[in-house]
Amino acid sequence: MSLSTTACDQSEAETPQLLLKNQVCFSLYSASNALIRSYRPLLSALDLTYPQYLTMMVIWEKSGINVKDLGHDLHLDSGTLTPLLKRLEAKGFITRERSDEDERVRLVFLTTQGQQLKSQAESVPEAIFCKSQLQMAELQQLKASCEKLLANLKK
Amino acid sequence: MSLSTTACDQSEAETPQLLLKNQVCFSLYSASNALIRSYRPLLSALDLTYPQYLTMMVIWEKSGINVKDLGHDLHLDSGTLTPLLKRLEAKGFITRERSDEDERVRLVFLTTQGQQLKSQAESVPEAIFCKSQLQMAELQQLKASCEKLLANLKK
DNA sequence: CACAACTTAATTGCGCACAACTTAATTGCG
DNA sequence: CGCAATTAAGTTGTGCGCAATTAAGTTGTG
Repeated sequence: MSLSTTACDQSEAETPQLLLKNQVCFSLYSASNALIRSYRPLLSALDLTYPQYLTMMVIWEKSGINVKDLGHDLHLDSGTLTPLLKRLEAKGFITRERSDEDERVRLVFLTTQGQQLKSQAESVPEAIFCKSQLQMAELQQLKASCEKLLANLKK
Repeated sequence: MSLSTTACDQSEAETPQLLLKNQVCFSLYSASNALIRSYRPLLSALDLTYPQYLTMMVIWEKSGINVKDLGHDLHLDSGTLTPLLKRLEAKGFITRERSDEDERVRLVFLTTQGQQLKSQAESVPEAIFCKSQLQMAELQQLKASCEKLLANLKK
């Protein structure tokens, strides 16, 4: 038997670990959703979703990358990437070509229009930084903690 | 004209803000996805998804809550919650009843089976804490930063 | 009381995430 | 060489998240 308050007490439960307000993951999930939501008006002006924007970042840096390596960088699989890349191709930002050396491999190249998109996207990071209303140091610490957590979960 | 390195340099770009590795939001998004992925094997044993698990937490605490208040607590809208609640009802964990005072309002009640689910879920938080391999203090700091960011973005 | 304004929930449609599976090409081992 | 094992990408199906819209009930004002 427990020494806690009555069984009718719903708010300060015998199992505080099962209260929403005590969940780290819920905070992470809510903050991630909210931040992606904040990107939406900025990105829809560029005709991009947030995952498409992340994907374009990799392609801006590494035009000619294949789907596997793209998935490694983004932590996403082909089930997510294949339809996403088809949409980016339909918008004219990339082309998807089969490798000559290995016919299984699909290479993703930046188009001229995709290159132009990059200059339009240059104002986005600063705009998001303002919306966050956090100090750069706090954001960097948040980023470092997320990266550490991600690395631990991958092991 | 820029004083930076050649135009062919793809890795250390003239626009470091547009590099994936410099994105706080990408870290947050990847960590959130990875953490939810870590919950999956634990929760599928309970026949729950992660958003369903969060929703059950609120209902364990506040049986009889309506959809609007549930949405407020979870930062989700009826477009997400209505089908999710129907699935929880189909599994027998909750019932969905119209309010007598206001026919627009839908109240969500815990069933006996839903109550039993709670005791099965009690081992989940500890299991996730172990998987994270982070100190409690670091997790709490991460949680606090996420909550601050969320609050700033809501303003 | 009538009726416009508002509120609550549900519906529709799109784009992820991801598990499970399939297809097609390549590699490696006997 | 032959063929099993492996690999890369694509396909299918489910469940979110969310914007936009709709349906139905309630409230407030003249």
